[in-house]
Amino acid sequence: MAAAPPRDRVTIVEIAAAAGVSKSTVSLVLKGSESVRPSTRDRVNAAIRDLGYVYNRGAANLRRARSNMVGMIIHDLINPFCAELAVGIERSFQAAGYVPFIANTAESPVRQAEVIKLMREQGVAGLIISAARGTPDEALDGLVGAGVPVVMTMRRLGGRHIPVVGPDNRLGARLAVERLLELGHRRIAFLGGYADSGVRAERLEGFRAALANAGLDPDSAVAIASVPTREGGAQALETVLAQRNPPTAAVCFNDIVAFGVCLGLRRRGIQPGRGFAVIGFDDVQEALHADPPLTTIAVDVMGLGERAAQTVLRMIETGRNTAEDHVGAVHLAVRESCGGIMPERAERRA
Amino acid sequence: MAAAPPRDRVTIVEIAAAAGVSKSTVSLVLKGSESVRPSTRDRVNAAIRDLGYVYNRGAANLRRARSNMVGMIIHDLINPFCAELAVGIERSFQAAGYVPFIANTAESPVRQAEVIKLMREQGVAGLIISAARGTPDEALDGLVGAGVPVVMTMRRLGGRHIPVVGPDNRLGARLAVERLLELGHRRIAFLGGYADSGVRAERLEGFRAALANAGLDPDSAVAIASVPTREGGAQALETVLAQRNPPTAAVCFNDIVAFGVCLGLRRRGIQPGRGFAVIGFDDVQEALHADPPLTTIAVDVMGLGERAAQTVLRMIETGRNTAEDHVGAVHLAVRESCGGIMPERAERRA
DNA sequence: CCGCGCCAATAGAACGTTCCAAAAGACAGT
DNA sequence: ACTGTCTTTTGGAACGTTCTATTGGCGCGG
Repeated sequence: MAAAPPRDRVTIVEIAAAAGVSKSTVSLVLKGSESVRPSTRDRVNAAIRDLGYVYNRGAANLRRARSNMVGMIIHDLINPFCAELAVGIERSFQAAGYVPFIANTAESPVRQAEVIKLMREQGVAGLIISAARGTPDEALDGLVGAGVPVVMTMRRLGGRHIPVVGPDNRLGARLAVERLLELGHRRIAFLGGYADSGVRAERLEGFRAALANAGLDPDSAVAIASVPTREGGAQALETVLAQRNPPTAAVCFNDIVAFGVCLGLRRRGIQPGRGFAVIGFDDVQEALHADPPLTTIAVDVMGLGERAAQTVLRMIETGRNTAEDHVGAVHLAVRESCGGIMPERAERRA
Repeated sequence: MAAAPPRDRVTIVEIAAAAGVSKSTVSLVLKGSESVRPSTRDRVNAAIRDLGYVYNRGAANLRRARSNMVGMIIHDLINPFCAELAVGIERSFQAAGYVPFIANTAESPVRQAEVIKLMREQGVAGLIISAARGTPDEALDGLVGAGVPVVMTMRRLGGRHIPVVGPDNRLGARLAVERLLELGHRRIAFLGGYADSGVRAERLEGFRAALANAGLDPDSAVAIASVPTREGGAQALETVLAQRNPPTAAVCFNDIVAFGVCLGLRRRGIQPGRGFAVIGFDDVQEALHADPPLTTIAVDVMGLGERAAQTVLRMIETGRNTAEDHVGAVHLAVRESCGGIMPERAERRA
């Protein structure tokens, strides 16, 4: 059990020697070519097993001038939504025989630039990126200019024609509002999310459109930006409850914010879904097990991840470095945080 | 802004030609050698910029017979604890100039075996692995035998001498129990975690030791295994509350289970920290923002991740493929879920 | 017995770096 | 001018694959 000395890698030529064939033949066997006689194939495979050969992908990639690596750059891996997305993407790539490469930028454009550079040097065949906040429009020009297929998820980059895979933010927000209207709510707030976020802009747009459709004045509806965290959600709630004539319901930027809002409500002794209706966005796994279970817009994260991966794979295989955007379906997952028809305490302040 | 044709990579020799030097000199410049005259260096750098050269790490690794890639295999990236760990590890590797490679196995030993194979083929310089449940003891023999530095996190593999970095599970559980004893609890349960989990065994050991220390019979204390999820926690709680003379407090396998236990308590109308004390393990970010904020054993995940990375890096640099285990410090983070001194309703059933 | 086609196997040149050994320059001392 | 020392630059052989073109062997029809 002593540490084995780091003996150097056994290569294809040593296999060849052991099996009494040429390295070309070994290469053929390795890629499962039809044109090698079964008896030789077996001999080679035996040698491979006996000598403990391990394939050197680096060398292969060098020669073939294309690689089996694909990159995925995630802006915040600790965010469960992003983690689920990453896992969905990874699964598709693995299944397709590519080696995915996850990197986390923690919302830092600087780190992101480093990571992009590294991936390019590593020779990725394609890239999926969920861009960090504040990413400059030209961040991906090098990669795209070199013909590397790139797909963005969730967030769009201004001015460039890079395909985007994301949920239908406008529709989702509309569905949420319509539900609340149905329940009798008339004063509905939009809570959370960075003010400069594109995703938030889309969701807010759907939110306002739904209000306008119902004959309400969208401009009078309050929208409070915040960091998209639990604390941010709780704070946004405080702000909004301090107003005179406060709302009775909120559509939240995402589930995390919604959790914060619920937390804030309970701190004030209000039961989410009874005194105040809350709807989230994303349907992270946790939403189902929260207390109360969170009504939210389900977006099928894993599905989006898989779709993004498929898009990149098709771009790689066809050689085209462009593709259509994909707007994923969404639906309202009704749970308890939005309550039943017009809870009695909802108008407690009216 | 039309898509640029995928013109082939510009290489070191084209830079050399453009700058009027040999490719050796360009290579020297690339690695910042002292012995190249500043004027030539500038000329080369100018050419690099002008031609848009990008370094080919694959080729470099091939020649140098060592790579700058390191792997990290995580058993469940969607688990926030693991995600935080991954991020900590990644950060250290990046800072050290290595390219980390995250892979998620989703607790599948099969997937894990594929991933390990892939990483070997890719030529990782080192590996950190948080092994999937049910990993066979010999899963890493190939890698270790080939002299690749491997460090395990959290989980240990039987029989092999692979360094492990993890928190002090025994001490953590002991601290939790001692706190509960101090608060007056006498019937304390251990809830959650797979029955065959090594980590659970250690935590349970500390749990029992603390009870024994206090003169209580550790064997009479109830320990219920479960899947380590919210549902698992809620179920374990149900089981334990159904017993006659049920416990008044629980130490949970981890925070996620603890959240489930709190959820279960609330469903029964019991306020965690008042009617029943709950202590978690890990201190994931969410614990602080839960309702009520979760008392838990804080383990400094990011710190553990960084430590694991440092260990691998040292192994890589020294060429030794062995290192000492690291048992990370833990401390009790007191919040509301464990309540104050002996809540009045705790003995409601006695 | 020749030429043809087919199958199985092979030689050897790539791929883009690094690095060793050695060449070329520069300068000083004799 | 020659030697020696130091600095700067260079040629060319690796690294472990893939792939194109080619060889050798064999069976078969003429």
